[in-house]
Amino acid sequence: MTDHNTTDKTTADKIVSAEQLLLSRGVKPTPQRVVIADYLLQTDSHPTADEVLSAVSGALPVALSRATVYNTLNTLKDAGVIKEVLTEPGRVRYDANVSHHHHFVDVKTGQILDIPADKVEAIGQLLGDQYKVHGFQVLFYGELEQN
Amino acid sequence: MTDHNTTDKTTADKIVSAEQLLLSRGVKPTPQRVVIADYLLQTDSHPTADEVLSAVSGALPVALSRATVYNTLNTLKDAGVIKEVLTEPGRVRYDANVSHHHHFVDVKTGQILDIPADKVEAIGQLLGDQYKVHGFQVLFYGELEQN
DNA sequence: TCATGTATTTAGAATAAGTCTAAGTTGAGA
DNA sequence: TCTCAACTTAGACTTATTCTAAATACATGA
Repeated sequence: MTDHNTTDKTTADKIVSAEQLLLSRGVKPTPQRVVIADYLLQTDSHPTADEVLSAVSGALPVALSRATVYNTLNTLKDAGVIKEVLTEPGRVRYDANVSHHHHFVDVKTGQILDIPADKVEAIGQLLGDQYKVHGFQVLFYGELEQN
Repeated sequence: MTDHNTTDKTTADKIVSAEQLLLSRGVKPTPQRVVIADYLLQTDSHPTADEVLSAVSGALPVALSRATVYNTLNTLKDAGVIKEVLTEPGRVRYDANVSHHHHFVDVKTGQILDIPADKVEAIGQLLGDQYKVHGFQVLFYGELEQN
């Protein structure tokens, strides 16, 4: 299992703690926010809000409210610490890899993998004449060959 | 305003009625289904289920149930008559252009435009070594230059 | 140190999108 | 004409997310 986040230069120049990352983006590092950010930095599973809640609720001495999870995810998204990923109807997934990249959805397992932008390089210019492209997201569906 | 659907060879060889299209895909053309399919074939606005409901509810002598709209959209999707498009959290949009194409989201207006696949050609092969790509969707965000 | 004010967190209510249920309707074929 | 399966319906339900109002936590200035 690769862990893109701890080696992602876009997220940070060195391996930073969640707390440092939040501070650098102007987000007050409360215990709840640190635990949630930390979980997202450590996983590559593109979890939903609910999955975040169950994953981290044991990590705090106090109960973690569902509202806090949603508040925090929105705060982190607005601060550019994480990104939303839409792969299926009706659910939003989150990704702490905020570098320019795309996703590969394994239609058999539901597994979602990051695809680095350099694999998909030229595409951004394709529309240059008629559109001002701020960004784009490529969503692949398929199957992993082995694994 | 371009109308991709009536000229889309993938949808049909000639301009077909919604009724003929449904028959050709093995879907019984009830009045509700015909009206909904017809609306989707005529628009390029990528409507949500709710937008479909308000757009077509006047077109039938009887009341059109919300459940029927959802049932029909799912039936048409399963039959390959329409496709789901995910551009924003929490809402599913529908597109009667089932040819291989992508989308451009104008971040100012929310307008969603179709981008033909030939504009985005090579990308499908990029992952060939490690993944079996069944398909992919490119979602562009940006602004229209003029319009 | 203490009081105060603002930000944050919380539980639970509210909302919105979509699905389910059970009853009624339709229509094709015997 | 009768029957049966498919379809539609209203409304209940579910699920994901947001809102609300009260409680808590902190940093700051007196």
